[in-house]
This record gives sequence, C-alpha cells and structure tokens, in this order.
Amino acid sequence: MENQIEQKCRDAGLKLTGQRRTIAKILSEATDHPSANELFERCTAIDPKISLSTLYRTLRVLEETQIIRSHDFGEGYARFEVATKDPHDHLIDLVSGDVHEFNHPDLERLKQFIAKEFGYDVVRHRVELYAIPIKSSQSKRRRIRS
Amino acid sequence: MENQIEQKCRDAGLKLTGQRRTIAKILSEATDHPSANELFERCTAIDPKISLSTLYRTLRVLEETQIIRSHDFGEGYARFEVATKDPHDHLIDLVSGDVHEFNHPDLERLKQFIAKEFGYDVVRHRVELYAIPIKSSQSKRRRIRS
DNA sequence: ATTTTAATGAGAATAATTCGCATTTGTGCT
DNA sequence: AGCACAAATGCGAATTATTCTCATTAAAAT
Repeated sequence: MENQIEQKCRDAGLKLTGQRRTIAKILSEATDHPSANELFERCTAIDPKISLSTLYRTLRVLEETQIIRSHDFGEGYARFEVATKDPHDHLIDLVSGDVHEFNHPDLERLKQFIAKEFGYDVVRHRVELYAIPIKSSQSKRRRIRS
Repeated sequence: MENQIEQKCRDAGLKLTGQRRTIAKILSEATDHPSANELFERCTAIDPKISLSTLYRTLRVLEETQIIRSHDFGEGYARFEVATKDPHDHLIDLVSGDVHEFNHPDLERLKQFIAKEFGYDVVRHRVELYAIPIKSSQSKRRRIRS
C-alpha cells in the first residue's frame, strides 16, 4: 500500500518516480520537522544516487501542491512537514531543538481581531514561541507534589 | 545635537566613526523597516564611499548591543528598526508591503499560557500577520456611513 | 603628538537554494 | 509489448544575502 503523499501526487498529476517515492516515504515517516539536509541524509540512506537538486525540486513541487509545508525557524534554512493536519503554530525548544505543535482558538480569534483594527483581513500568519523548559518544578501536565 | 543611536554607541563603548554616524542617522530617521540594501542606498546618498561590508558589520554590532532589532518577514533578507519602543509584533500588508506594529496584552498572556501547558517559559516569540486591506467597506477606524 | 586598538574597504568565501541543459524515465496510447 | 512525449533527473554552475580576511586607516586614550 502506498502512503498519503503518493496518492496526493497522483491526484495532482505528478509523475511517481523512484526518487519521489523515496522522498514521500521519508517525509511521511518523519515525526519531526527535518531540514533539507536532514531529509537528504535520510534519502541517500535508501537511495544513494538521489541528487540534492531533485530533493529541493521535489520539496518545492510538494509545497506548491500543498502536500507539505515549510517553516523558517530562523536557522538560515527551512524545515518541512507533511500538511496532513490543520495548520498549526510551533513552540521551539531552545535547549533540545524539539518542535511542539499547538493550535489555540483564542489565538485565531485574537489575530483576526487585531488585523480588523487596522482594517485588514489576515491571509496567513506566523506564530512561533521560542522557549526553555520550566526548570524549578514539573510542568503543569505532569505535576507531582513536592 | 546627536541622535539616540550615537549616544548609545558611546555608552556601549563603540567608536563613533563617520560611517557609523551616517548609518545611525539613516536608521534614526527611518519610519519604515528598511532592508540592508535599502539602508545601503540611503547611506551612499550621503556618503558614497561607505562600503556594504561596513554596513553589514555595523548592523550586526548594533543588533548585538540591542540598539536595533532585525526581523525576517520571509523575503529572504532582513529588515531593521531602531529598538526604541517596547518589543512589538508586526502586521505586513501583502499588497503594499507596509508594516504596521502592534502590541496586544492578550497575546502576551496567551503565549505564556500556551507555553506553560507544554512546560515551557517563553524566551522570545515571533508573531507576524500577513494580511490584505478589507475591500468591501472601510476599516473600523475610519468608517463612514454608506 | 604618539600609541593603541578598533573600524574600514575590497574582494573572496559561505551556504541554502535555484537554474540550465543534456539525458533518462514514467505514463498514456496503440 | 512497444512508442512518443512530456515531465523529471543529475550535474554543475549561478544566485543571493551575509560573513570573513587582512592590509590600511582613523578614533580614542595616553
């Protein structure tokens, strides 16, 4: 059985080349937000003769067809993720580099409200929280009594 | 009388060269969010022999000393502004390119709340609204009866 | 005025991404 | 199965914002 991305490529009228299958597989198996370089490493582990040009070209095509999304976390390069879920925002762990996803309805409302004040409609937005783990105590989610 | 930036350079122990004075002047007079290239054009109009290296180096130093701030609005290059006011967020007009600044207390509260849910403290954030002017009617601010 | 030390200019270097083009490969049709 | 053609690939060169190197110059301190 083929993955979501392959099906979507078909729907979008894209040729299913071996390279694309490899890239699609890597992307759909990723649980993180890999950069082009990280993707390239994972790809060459499967198909050592895939080229970086092809990877970049494919990433672009997949983004144009809304199959994936790219993000810029200010590192000087992009990170990618499959666009399965609804759009969401990101919290970047400054210590580990981990990326957490969230979607808060208040935030959606608030951004529209703010834009309206200026006489605008929001087309898209970018919300990123750069944060460090709370050290003093446990997080709210897993609190233990001290 | 010298501008804010020159004073701050002094305080930071930076030499006040002619080039720095020029760059400081341009920056303090800017009401927009100029890119390095735009700044370079404005600088060379005053001092044609200033070099791009110097501009970039100075921008970096000024940012390191918190005298200016740089932003990445996803255009592939940075934009700069004097760090006089409190930190704020930006609404980017997708039609004209204009940048509006805002600061909403609810947003500040909300971001801390969201981070806490994950067990984090927010160190810094990035909130950008990319928007288009409301076409159908006037903006809330300047409504006229139709 | 002299010394010290940081800043400048010019161009080379970097790094992520894109492009040009000759070659290859899916895909649809017969 | 075999063909034709558009689309995709791979290689290396090009692009672009920014940084670096290093010899020269200028500000600041003595």
